[in-house]
Amino acid sequence: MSVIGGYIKAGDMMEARVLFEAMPMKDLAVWNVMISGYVDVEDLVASVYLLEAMPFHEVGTWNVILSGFCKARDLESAKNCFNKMPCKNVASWTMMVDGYVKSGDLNEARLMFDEMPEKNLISWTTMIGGYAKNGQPRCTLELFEQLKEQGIKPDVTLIIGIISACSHLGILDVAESIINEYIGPSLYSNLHVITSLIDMYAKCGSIEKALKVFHTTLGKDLLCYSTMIAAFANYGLGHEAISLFHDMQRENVKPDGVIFIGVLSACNHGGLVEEGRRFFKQMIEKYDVQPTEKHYACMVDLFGRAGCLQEAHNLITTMPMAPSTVVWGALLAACSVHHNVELAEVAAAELFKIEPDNSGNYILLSNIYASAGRWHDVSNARSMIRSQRVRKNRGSSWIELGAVVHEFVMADDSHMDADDIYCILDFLTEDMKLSYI
DNA sequence: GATATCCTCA
Repeated sequence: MSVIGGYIKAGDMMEARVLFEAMPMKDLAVWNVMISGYVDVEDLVASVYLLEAMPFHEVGTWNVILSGFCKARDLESAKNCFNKMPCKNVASWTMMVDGYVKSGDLNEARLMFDEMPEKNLISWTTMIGGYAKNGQPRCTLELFEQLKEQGIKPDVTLIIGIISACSHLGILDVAESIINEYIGPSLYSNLHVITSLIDMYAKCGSIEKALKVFHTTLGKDLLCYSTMIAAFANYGLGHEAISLFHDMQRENVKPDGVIFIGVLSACNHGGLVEEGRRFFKQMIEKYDVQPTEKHYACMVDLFGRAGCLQEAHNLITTMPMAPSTVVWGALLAACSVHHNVELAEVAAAELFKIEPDNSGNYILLSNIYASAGRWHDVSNARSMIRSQRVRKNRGSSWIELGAVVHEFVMADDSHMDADDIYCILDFLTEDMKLSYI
């Protein structure tokens, strides 16, 4: 039995299976070990096969498989499994609720939650936290009220969900009254709670309070620093973020990939191009952190804003992963700000390939053409939308374009001929047209 | 079975 466990820990299911088959007497424990081993290596077919061959009927075993389906985001199989279960407990129900929450189907999660024959604190936390994470703070607080009416006392995990909901809603007052009511001295020593608090204060506009909590915290860990650095970044306080990054290392906390997203975006928001370039290099060479797409997006944006468009484009071409719309979008936006038509065309071409239906890209490109006075190209970009039947997802965009055109025509140095005027007429509102006649 | 940080603004 312990030998089988060893193979399973090492991920060698083949060897474990051979020993398992050779066992003359198999007890419940060894069946469970085998089945959860298969679930861990995501071989759900094998785990179900064993479950069916198993002479025992135990909720725990079914729950292991159920959690496997939920983890794999295969809600249909999970529901099937759930319906077939000879007996269910609170954990089985909660896992289903959690499965729906994680796949973003809050309605289905709530239906399950309401149907539960009995609920415990974990089920409540799952549902409440689910609303919080999926941007439904109102539902979060309503359910929290219901919980209080039932006389259930919230614990740390639940409070974290509530704090997160309040930070999304921007309602510091509600959050603070909850904190006063439930956060006693014991909760203030919990780093999860503290980190959520720092994040909440920062997101709700009170960096002072965030800092106050941060400074009074002993034994700060990586996430604590990470949250504070990201907060500085969002406030445009680049130097403060960087100095905190150095403090962190003095405290022997090792940086990870997420920390660097904070540091790089702090450089970005603070306009610190030189520092950003240096940290990006250091991250890879000194700290051995592999950049993800988010790091690249940050750098492209940083270079783009600073007007180093060529450098931004070069960086994209060196990316080890396929650049997504986020990265190309950052470049296109930067080209718009710095009036670089050539690179804008490159970025736009890539965006058209990846998301041909997004009208925003065509509009941005035609705006760039417009500000360069290239009316024929403007017209072409617009007809691309017509011919490709691109959905217009923002009606106001054409009006913005109209304003760009209007400004251009009004400028004294716009040498437009009749042909140009013809191209732009479409963009103008009736009022604007009248002013040219 | 539930628990905190993470690119961008047109």
